[in-house]
Amino acid sequence: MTLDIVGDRWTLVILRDLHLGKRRFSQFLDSPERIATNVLSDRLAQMEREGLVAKSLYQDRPKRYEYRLSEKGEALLPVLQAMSRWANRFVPDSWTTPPEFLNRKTP
Amino acid sequence: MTLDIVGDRWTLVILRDLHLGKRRFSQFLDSPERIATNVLSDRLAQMEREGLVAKSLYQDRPKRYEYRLSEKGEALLPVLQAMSRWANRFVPDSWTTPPEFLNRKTP
DNA sequence: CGGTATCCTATGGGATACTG
DNA sequence: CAGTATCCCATAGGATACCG
Repeated sequence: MTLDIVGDRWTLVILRDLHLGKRRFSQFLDSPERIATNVLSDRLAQMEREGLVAKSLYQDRPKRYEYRLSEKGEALLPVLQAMSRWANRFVPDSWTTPPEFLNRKTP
Repeated sequence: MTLDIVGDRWTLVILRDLHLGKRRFSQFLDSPERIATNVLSDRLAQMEREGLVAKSLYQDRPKRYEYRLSEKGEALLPVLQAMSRWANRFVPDSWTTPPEFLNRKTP
């Protein structure tokens, strides 16, 4: 199961984006990795089932949700930070790693 | 590129195994995730091209190699440790994490 | 905007056979 | 044992259209 999460590129991208503060569907779509809408939809649902992500209604009609990390999802931050540090050292252009991300305190 | 490495389940499995000290082709095959031979072969070649893994001849005829992590590959250990810590906390059965792995010192 | 549905193809990867 | 090669199918996921 851990492998299904960390070993999936789109899940990683979504996790990173959520840590960066993105929450709405279209905001994920703006990320440089260009995830397809159906894939995004699919992964968000999966991640919700896995308890990594929770969504909350922020508008009634039509229904609109925003997504945030659960504690379980938050706890993956160290994995992403480790990735970022590695990427900064070995392939600086390969992974979006703003400083405020690296400097985030692990809960 | 970082995503192609960390976001690929088989690459992660191989990295973990190499950190655990496995080196020979068939030893990888014994891992619980049951990688297929063609996939293993493919990933090892990929990882070699990416500079994560180096192989050295340990027997001449027929040619036999063993694999080890380069410095660049070694440097991914923190990612795997972060995964392991997360897995131990949230899904204890999902990822092979012997204590000596977690306790390894990052170079 | 915030999604869901459908279509369609590339390819990942399992099974298996084969070679040195 | 240590791989390489082939076959073959499922499915991931890109493109696109569509709906509330």
